[in-house]
Amino acid sequence: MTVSRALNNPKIVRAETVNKVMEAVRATGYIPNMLAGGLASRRSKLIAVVVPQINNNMFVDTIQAISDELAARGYHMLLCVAGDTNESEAEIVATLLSRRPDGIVLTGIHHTPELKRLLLNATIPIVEIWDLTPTPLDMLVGFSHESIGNAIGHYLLGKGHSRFGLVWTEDARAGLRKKGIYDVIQKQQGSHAREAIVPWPATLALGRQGLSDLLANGEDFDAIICSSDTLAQGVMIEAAARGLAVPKTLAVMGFGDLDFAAHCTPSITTVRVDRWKIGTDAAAMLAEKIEGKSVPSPIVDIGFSLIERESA
Amino acid sequence: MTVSRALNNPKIVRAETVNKVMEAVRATGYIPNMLAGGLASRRSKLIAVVVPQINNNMFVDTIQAISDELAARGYHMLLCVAGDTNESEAEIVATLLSRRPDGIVLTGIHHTPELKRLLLNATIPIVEIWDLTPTPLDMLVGFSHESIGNAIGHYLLGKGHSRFGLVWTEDARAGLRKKGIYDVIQKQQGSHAREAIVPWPATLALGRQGLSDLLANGEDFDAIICSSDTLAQGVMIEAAARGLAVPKTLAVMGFGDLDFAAHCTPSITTVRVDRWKIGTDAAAMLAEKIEGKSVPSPIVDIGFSLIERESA
DNA sequence: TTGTAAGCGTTATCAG
DNA sequence: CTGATAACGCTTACAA
Repeated sequence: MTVSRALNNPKIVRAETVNKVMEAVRATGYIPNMLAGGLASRRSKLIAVVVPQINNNMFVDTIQAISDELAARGYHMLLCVAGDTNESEAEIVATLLSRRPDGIVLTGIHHTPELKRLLLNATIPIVEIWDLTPTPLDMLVGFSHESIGNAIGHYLLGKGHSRFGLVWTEDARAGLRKKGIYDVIQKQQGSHAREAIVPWPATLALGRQGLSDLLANGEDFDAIICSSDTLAQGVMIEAAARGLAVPKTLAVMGFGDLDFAAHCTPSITTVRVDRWKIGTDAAAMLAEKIEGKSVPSPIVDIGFSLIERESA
Repeated sequence: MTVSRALNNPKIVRAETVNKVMEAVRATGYIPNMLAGGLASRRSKLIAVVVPQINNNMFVDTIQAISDELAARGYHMLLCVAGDTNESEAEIVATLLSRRPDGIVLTGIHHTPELKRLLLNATIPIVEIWDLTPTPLDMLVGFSHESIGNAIGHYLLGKGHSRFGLVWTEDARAGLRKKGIYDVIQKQQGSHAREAIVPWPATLALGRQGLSDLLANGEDFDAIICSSDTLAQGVMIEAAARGLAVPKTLAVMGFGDLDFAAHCTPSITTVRVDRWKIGTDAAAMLAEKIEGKSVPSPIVDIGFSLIERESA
């Protein structure tokens, strides 16, 4: 017991005793066993993070930020890939719970009813990220995809565009942004939109393909809206190959403000969200709540900004 | 005990009993406690993965592959960021060991002596990745950065280049590739090289900056070699801004074969390594060894291929 | 400031 | 095929 105290809370142990313990630790190569510690204390110092995908330009910065913030606070991160369906997420979280994490980060706000029950039953702090709702399971850090869609719609209508093509992936959150766009442009007389749906995750090749598909029927577009900057860049590459001037003939709009968006030629008009802040805030809120501090605002809308550049 | 068996190895329990157990599990909302299980069985079903950085175009595909392979085999992944110094890695792995992972994936082959001792003492399976050595701590999946450097050097000399500029980050593995390049080009009469060192991780802006720095002294180059495709793209953007024709005036060479490399204009000549295979193999080898199967070849060189495109 | 006893929720082992 | 018992290595709660 004295060793346990010397290691975890040396202040309450006589300095001389602490030294003796440390010496013994060195001499024997002792490594604490957090499985045993977690079992006894019911605190695992483990945070489970569930994302649809790791190698994704969007989530990866958030994951990095979570990891950094957690490490600084003495937690480890259990990272799980859930794919893009609620069912796979539910299955994965169920097994995750057997690790007795002190908290969970979930991507998105849509979960199966069973998962919700499971999670609320477990009574551990939860942060949902990358989306927005007034009724999260527990806490939330994100932004409104519909608002972003609205902003994109207004922006492009304001520029006088009316013949829209969407190059879009079908993941849950992209769907919300699309809805936001349609809500705005369908109110505008004479505007219309066509879609090229591409698989998720997005690549440049899929962007090129998307534009090709849109143009295949001989239809005419004045603005292409993409569900990510990667697709937008692909669209611009295809446009260049076809001799379509961007933005003169064809405006192109992205989402994400990835590194290359500012440096492409033409640079990509897009929507920026602070992906790092999502992670930092989520981790911090979780840690605070775990440690019994009150979290004043459990719902954080980090907002977004539309970045006007050359492509639209 | 019967419950434990019914859950973990139902075959050895009477079907009727298994059903009774499952029913009770459902009725009570029972969730197993793997902390207790791991403590008792000395198997945590946990793999620790240590990378210098998560939000890195190179490692992220490997991490995804590790995660996928581990999930398929019933393991969870503890993901830790170690930065680019051996000291921070040692510190992080030391705390990681207290989770009693069944195996560890380490990025790189250079570790502090204390860490090596710690790891060998722990006698758990280890895979080092993203580098090559005949003497890994345990197992290894990677490739030779020096060989890649050699290949780049030979390729560019073969194209008749002799005035080299390097836009380079200073991480450990990039340093090896640089050495490989110098070993080749310094043997060539009349060739010379200058370097622009940029911080890690690489961005397009740093690539642009790198080329600007190289050109600042009025020196003349016929080939720019970059430690990553991202830098190469940045260099090409800067070259375009300065009216330097790529590859006519200036050849540009990257590393990684990231998605955009094939789609840039001009497309980027680069070196491809199978980042996914590194992860899949590493996870598979670890799992096999943990489960007592023999791993016939503990050192896997996944090789590389130089992809000739337009930029060089 | 340090020590004692009990227990955290599993699994290994052996017995039936 | 099922059950009893004793760990696993720590922390809580209380005592000294």
